[in-house]
Amino acid sequence: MPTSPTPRKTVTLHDVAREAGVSLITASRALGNPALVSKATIERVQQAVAATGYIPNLLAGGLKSKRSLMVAALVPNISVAQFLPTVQALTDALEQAGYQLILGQTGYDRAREDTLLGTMLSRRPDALVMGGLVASQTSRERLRQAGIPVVETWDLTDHPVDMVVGFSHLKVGGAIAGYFLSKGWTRLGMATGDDQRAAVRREGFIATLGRDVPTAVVKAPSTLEAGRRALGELLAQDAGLRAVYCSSDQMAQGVLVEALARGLRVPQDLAVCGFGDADFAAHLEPALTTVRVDGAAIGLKAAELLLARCRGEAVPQRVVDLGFRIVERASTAAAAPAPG
Amino acid sequence: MPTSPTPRKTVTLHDVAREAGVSLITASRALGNPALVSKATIERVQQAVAATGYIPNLLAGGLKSKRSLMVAALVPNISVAQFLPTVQALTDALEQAGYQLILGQTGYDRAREDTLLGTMLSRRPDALVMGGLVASQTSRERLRQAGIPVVETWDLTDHPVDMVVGFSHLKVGGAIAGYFLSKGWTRLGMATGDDQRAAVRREGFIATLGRDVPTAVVKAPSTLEAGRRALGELLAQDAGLRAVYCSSDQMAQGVLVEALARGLRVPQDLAVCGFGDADFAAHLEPALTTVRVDGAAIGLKAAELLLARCRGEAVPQRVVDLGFRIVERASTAAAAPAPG
DNA sequence: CTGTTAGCGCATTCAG
DNA sequence: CTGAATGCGCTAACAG
Repeated sequence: MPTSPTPRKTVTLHDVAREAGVSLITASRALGNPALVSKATIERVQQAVAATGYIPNLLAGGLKSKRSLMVAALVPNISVAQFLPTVQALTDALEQAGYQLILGQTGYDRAREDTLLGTMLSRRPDALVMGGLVASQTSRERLRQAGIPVVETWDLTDHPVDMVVGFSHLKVGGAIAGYFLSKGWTRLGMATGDDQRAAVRREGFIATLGRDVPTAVVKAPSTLEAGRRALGELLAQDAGLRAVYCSSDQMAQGVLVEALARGLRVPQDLAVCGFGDADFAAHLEPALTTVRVDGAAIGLKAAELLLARCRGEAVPQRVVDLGFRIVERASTAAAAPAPG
Repeated sequence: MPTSPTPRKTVTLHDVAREAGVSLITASRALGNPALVSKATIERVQQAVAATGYIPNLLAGGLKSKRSLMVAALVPNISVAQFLPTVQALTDALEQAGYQLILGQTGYDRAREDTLLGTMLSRRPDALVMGGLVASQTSRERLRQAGIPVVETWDLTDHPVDMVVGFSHLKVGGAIAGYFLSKGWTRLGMATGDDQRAAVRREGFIATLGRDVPTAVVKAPSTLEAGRRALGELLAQDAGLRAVYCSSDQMAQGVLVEALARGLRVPQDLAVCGFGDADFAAHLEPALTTVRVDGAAIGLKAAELLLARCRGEAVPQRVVDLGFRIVERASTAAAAPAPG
């Protein structure tokens, strides 16, 4: 007869307590609040846990304590490479604090965002992170009612649902236009995704430039392939195109490849600027000029804010601008043509 | 005085029932099992839900019903692009069935896998998906004890913890070596990641080839940059290198870029083969020969199996081989050198 | 079709 | 430092 018969029914804290010879609540405290329990008792409880193979039930714990130790994250689509470092940093930081992430994809669809938010909230997450801003008014209202910390990310607004960590896409667009202007380029084009944030960058670009430029809008996801097609479209609109801004590094890479295939030299014939500073951007040939946004930092900061609020601390700054930076590399290294 | 005073305390099903003038359980059934309730009643309950702004509490529901409607997913790292389509397909399929995904990252660390599994199981997921095979023996044991459906993915084994959906990495390696041989190439090299699955592909390659080849092993993540460095290392080992197999398309892309930078023509001077058939592979210049693995299909199949088991159905086939396919493109289009 | 009764497993009161 | 009672919000059983 084996010494530790495999328990068939699920082991509860009750069993652990019995095994350790203490009361239920003492066992509970030994595991969840050891400061209140004597060392010897903790020891015995831990042994009992090992002996019984006890696994806590956070559903039960959460029901009573009103802390689920879960954070909901809604992103448009996980495959959008942009959000990946954010989600990863978030997952890591939260895990260290004992929280887990429940992931949902809104698919850029407002109705789905509403539905999904509902199911997420039914899990009683202690906090929620959005990739982007909350688009639907209904959802904004519901989130406020829910009374949990909410961090919107990858964007900026003066009126977040609760908190926001990101940067100004309008300024990004403006900065790129300014950079292009400073180079003396005038035959500009844009290859841009169809999402809201890309559209705002386009706005900023146009505003600073003072006029519109040939634009190829591609449906999500904005891939290398889309970039190749986009350059074709742009050249059809303006065969003398001199510089292109792309709303993602993936697309910029496509533009690079397509340019090469067409015998255009980058940057001598065509300058290319991307967005996001993906891991490969610095290592392309030519290396890609792009806009660096620290996605991991966004995730980390979001986690910090959420955790602080979950601990009951006040967060002084509800709008955090993490900024961006144009990283100049070889793909825009050409000097402007001599004037006159 | 507003007609619908904002409820400050959280609304429970009790409130809904009162508002609808029915008993608690009837309200519960109207929402969760409408087949058992009259149409008129359902109607009234739904109105009450809307009026009160009720959001169900799945923690409570799960505690009682022993169905959390959550599925835990453990991946080595979300940023590993390979798993993305799988996670996405999984999330989608599960969401449609009313399940949500809790995501965890093991970081390729066995100890962390164990810890994480513990916290995951405390949430009482109805099922669990692993990216890869469960590495730790402790974890395998615990999963068996947990008694929930488990799907391991992206690999194959005769002894899954429960179910497995993937393909044989050994065969992949063998197939690529066979393909290279059929081209008549002999000066071969390999740029490979340091994870288990990549190592097995290498094994298969070597086995079929019958001898070892110059190899550059890069630490995860296997990026474009790593590919560039790897080609440098390989050329240092064999300046007359004729063909390279890379354990990811990202790395293969790096090899392409580095070859270009060194004035090597692909495929005339150097043939390149990747792995994964990433979205960009077909659109590189030259287009990348690679091994197609349908990551989304893996996620979908995993969801199917899990959901079937959650519905109590038996799953006849616990080992599902979704196979792979070498997709020949321009990067290996060169003919073998004439013999003699 | 509807209602009553009895917990799910744990953590928060309160008392010692 | 430890314990006894109480109920978190909901649903599975049974009864009507």
